[in-house]
Amino acid sequence: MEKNVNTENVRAQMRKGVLEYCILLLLAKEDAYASSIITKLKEANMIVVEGTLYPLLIRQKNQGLLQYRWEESPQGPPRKYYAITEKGREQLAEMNNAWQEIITTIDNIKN
Amino acid sequence: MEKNVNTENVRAQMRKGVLEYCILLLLAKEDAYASSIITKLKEANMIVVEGTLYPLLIRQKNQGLLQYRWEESPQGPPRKYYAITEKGREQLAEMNNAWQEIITTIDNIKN
DNA sequence: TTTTGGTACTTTGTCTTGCAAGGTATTGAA
DNA sequence: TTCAATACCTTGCAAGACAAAGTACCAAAA
Repeated sequence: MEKNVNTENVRAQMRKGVLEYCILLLLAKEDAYASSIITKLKEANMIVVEGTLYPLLIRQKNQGLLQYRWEESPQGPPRKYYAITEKGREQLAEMNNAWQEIITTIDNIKN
Repeated sequence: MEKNVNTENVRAQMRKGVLEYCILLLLAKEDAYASSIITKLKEANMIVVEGTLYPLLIRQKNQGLLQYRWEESPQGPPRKYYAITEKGREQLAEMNNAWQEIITTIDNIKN
C-alpha cells in the first residue's frame, strides 16, 4: 500500500529534526552505549539504525557535548559508554527551549 | 557569541523536520504564492528562504499534493498561487498524526 | 525612452546528514 | 576451531537546506 510508505516517510522526516535532541535526552538520564541507545529509541518509537547513530555520536562528541569511556561487557566485545558533558547539558537546555518553541509555532500556524 | 550560533543551529534542524508540514498547514487555510508563504512563516517564527521554498513547492506539486495557477499581481510580475489538493489534504492528515506521535515520543523519552 | 526600484520566480553549487550495506573485532559455547 | 551473538565503524549514495546569482515583469521617475 502506497499510503504506508508515504506515512513512514512523513514520520521519518519529522524524526530527523529531533534525533540529536533524543540522544541528549537519553544520555542526560544515564550513560549508555550505542547498541543500547538504539534499543531504547526503538522502544520509544524513534527508529534509528547504526549507520545513522555512530556518526552522530562521534559528531556530538567532537562538539564536546559527549564523552565516552570503555567498559567490559559481561559477554562480547567491550562497550563504548557515552556520557553527557556540562556543555551537552547546556545544549540540551537550548534544545528543550527550541522544542517548546517549535510546538508553539506549529500551534500558531494551525490557528 | 557562540551560543547564539549554536541556538540557531538547534532550531534550524528542528524546523527542517516540519517544514513541509507547515506549508501544507498554511495552504490548507488559503491559497498563497511563494513570497507570501515566506512572509507568513517568518511571522510565525519559522524562517525559510527562497532557495529552500521554491524547490520544496515544486516537489510537493510533483507529488500531487499541490497545484498552482497564475494570477495577475497589482504590481510586478504575475504570481504563482498554490492550492492544496485532495491528496494534499490526506497527506496533511497523516502529518497531523505523525506530529502528535512525535510529541508523545519525546514526552516518553523525557520520562 | 531609458533607468530605476520593487516584486517574483528559478537555478546552481556546496555542505550536511540519513541510511543501506558491508566490514572488523571480541567473546564464549558447541 | 568454528559458530553465534554482540559491538563498533566505514563507505557510497541520495536527499535536502541554503547562499548566491540570475531572469523577468511592471510602473514610475528621470
